[in-house]
Amino acid sequence: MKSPLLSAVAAAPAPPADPRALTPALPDFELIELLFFAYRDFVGEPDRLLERHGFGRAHHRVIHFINRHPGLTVAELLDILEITKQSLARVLKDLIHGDFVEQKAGAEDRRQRLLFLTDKGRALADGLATMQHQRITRAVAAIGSEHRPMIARFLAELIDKERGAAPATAPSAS
Amino acid sequence: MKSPLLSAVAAAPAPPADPRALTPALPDFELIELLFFAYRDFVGEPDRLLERHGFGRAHHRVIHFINRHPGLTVAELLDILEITKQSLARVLKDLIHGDFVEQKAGAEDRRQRLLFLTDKGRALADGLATMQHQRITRAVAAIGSEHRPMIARFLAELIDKERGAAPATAPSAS
DNA sequence: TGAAATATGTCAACATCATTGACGTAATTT
DNA sequence: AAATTACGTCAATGATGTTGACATATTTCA
Repeated sequence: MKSPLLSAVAAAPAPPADPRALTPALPDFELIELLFFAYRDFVGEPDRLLERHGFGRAHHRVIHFINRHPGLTVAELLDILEITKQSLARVLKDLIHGDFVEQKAGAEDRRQRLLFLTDKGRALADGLATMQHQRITRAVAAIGSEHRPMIARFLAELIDKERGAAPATAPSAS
Repeated sequence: MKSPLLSAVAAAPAPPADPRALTPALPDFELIELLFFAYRDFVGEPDRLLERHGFGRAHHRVIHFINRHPGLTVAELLDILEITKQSLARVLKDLIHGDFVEQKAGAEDRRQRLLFLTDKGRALADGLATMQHQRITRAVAAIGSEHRPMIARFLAELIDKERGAAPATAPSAS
């Protein structure tokens, strides 16, 4: 058997990029499936590193965003991840007990718990980011790095726009 | 507050695309985060349609691949999804009981259970695919559809290559 | 033909990550 | 002083994944 389905993701006959079709004749199965497989492998590699610490993807996301925005508050993290307080609490507790993350009371508003990575946490964050960076770098190199901005644009366009702060009045600067 | 972190995914100073750096100076956080947010919204919209039937993402994936490859066997589906028999069994049972999927014994090998979508299943599959197709179409249009092949190439390069049938001897036809 | 391998289904037990809703405490704002 | 905010926590639940074992029907092979 050896499933020939795996190799050829979808050598489909290129979906009709016909802007006139109201009901698209054929969905773009190729990109739909490529996104599925690409994302799976993109997060799958870090998963194996996280396993060694007994962590999962949820821990990865928390570590990533604290690394990116040191001093992040719990509320901000909840907004970014779009999960519930309870979901975050468990993961955050693991990371704090394992000495990957530390909390400091806010200077201005002492109710806030500002989140920071410890050295240990930063090391893990770097390891995870490096894996994903290298995978992306290989892929960007394959298409030519001059095309990287288009990849970014394409991905940005996939994201829901009405979400986030969206003051509705201010059409957003940029 | 309104978290200004959400709008600007990562207007990072463009990671050094320096091929000489062994240890990349700075990870490509922009693309890393765009992939995270893009994928979340890409599957999030179908999620809301699936909810109405009491289904989740796992059901989506099964419906998708049966739609793409009618007559697929259970073993092939397991290979594609890379999950365990037990995980698939639960989801498949839901879909069969709900009359979205039907099984037929293989003509040659009667041990096999060939999987097909019912009309109801095909309708759901079409609805889900249309959502994702339209989202992709919008994004492709934004960068110019002549650049679609590069998107496909980029995503394909993110995928693990050593996986799949890979007979090691036969260098694969293509 | 009889034994081994294959394709599938199923059971039990468990882990991770998500949910909702409620409640408590400390700090800030009104 | 009262209301709101930021955070922590408890209980219960659900979806999805895991491992390992075992049963059944069918096909293949020696």
